[in-house]
Amino acid sequence: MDKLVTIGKASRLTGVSAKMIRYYEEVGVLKKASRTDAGYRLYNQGHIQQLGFIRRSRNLGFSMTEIQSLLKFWLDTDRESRNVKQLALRHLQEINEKIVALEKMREILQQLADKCDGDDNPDCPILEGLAQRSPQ
Amino acid sequence: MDKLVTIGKASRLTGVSAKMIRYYEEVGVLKKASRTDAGYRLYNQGHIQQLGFIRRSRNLGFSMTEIQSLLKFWLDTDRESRNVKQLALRHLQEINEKIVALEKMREILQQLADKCDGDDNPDCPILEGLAQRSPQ
DNA sequence: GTTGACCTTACTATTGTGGTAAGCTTTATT
DNA sequence: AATAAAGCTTACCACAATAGTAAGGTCAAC
Repeated sequence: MDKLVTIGKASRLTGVSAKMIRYYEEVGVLKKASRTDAGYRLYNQGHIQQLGFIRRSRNLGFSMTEIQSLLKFWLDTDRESRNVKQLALRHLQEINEKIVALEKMREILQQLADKCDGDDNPDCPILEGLAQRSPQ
Repeated sequence: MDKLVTIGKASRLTGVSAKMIRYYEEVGVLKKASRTDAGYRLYNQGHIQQLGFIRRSRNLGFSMTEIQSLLKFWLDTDRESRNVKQLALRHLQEINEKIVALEKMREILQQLADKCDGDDNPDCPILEGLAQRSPQ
């Protein structure tokens, strides 16, 4: 029933590189694969699903550690959604903080760039801004 | 005239850790310091200014490599501001791309979190969203 | 029975930062 | 002057997640 695939197939099925699949196993976020006599890793449907879960979590910016927790919640049918939501909201806040920081950078840099002619003249408010002793 | 300071003082003056000052020298973005007979690094006013330049550039998210270029422009009075502005605009675009990516994450994650009660019930749309096969 | 695709482990590198350890130098205190 | 404290040196290791390489074993097809 449970069709087993080697790592290359698993990679193609999930969009996760073979390299990363091995890494996920090594750090314990992906269940260990069984092996053929020759030592080839074999993945079942459960592994494939788990890899999808990991990929989607990574795409949302969760760290390995956070994904570790998410997976534990996922596999535990007795979880309380409170804990999952808490983790998600904490991550959401980190995302927001990163956005705010980047927007600050953008604003300052945009202001400097706006003042710079960007021609063959050496005058450059961008460099002056970076050189000035004071701000920030 | 040119007061020389050891690395600890330079660190306090610029807000850059001694660790990082040595690193900047090692990777070539900070001019090599002179040394006392005992081998202590000595920094002059030029070094201090350069460290400030580096710190402010880092605060705006420029990479070491980009800072390398910025410093070369800064020290070259024959530069064309065109090149500086080009570098800045390229970085600005990277910042924007990061912001866009983070905003996408935020939106998806916020939607999932909104649907999750976050109580002692195990039902959790967040986990379902991460587990479902299909969406990015 | 050889070629080519696929797999294995074990390294290396990345980026920028922090930490540690062992040991030397300088400054401050007694 | 002797000792203690603070400061400096180099040379390591670690992080997080990913990619690359090398050397070698395996499997399938021709």
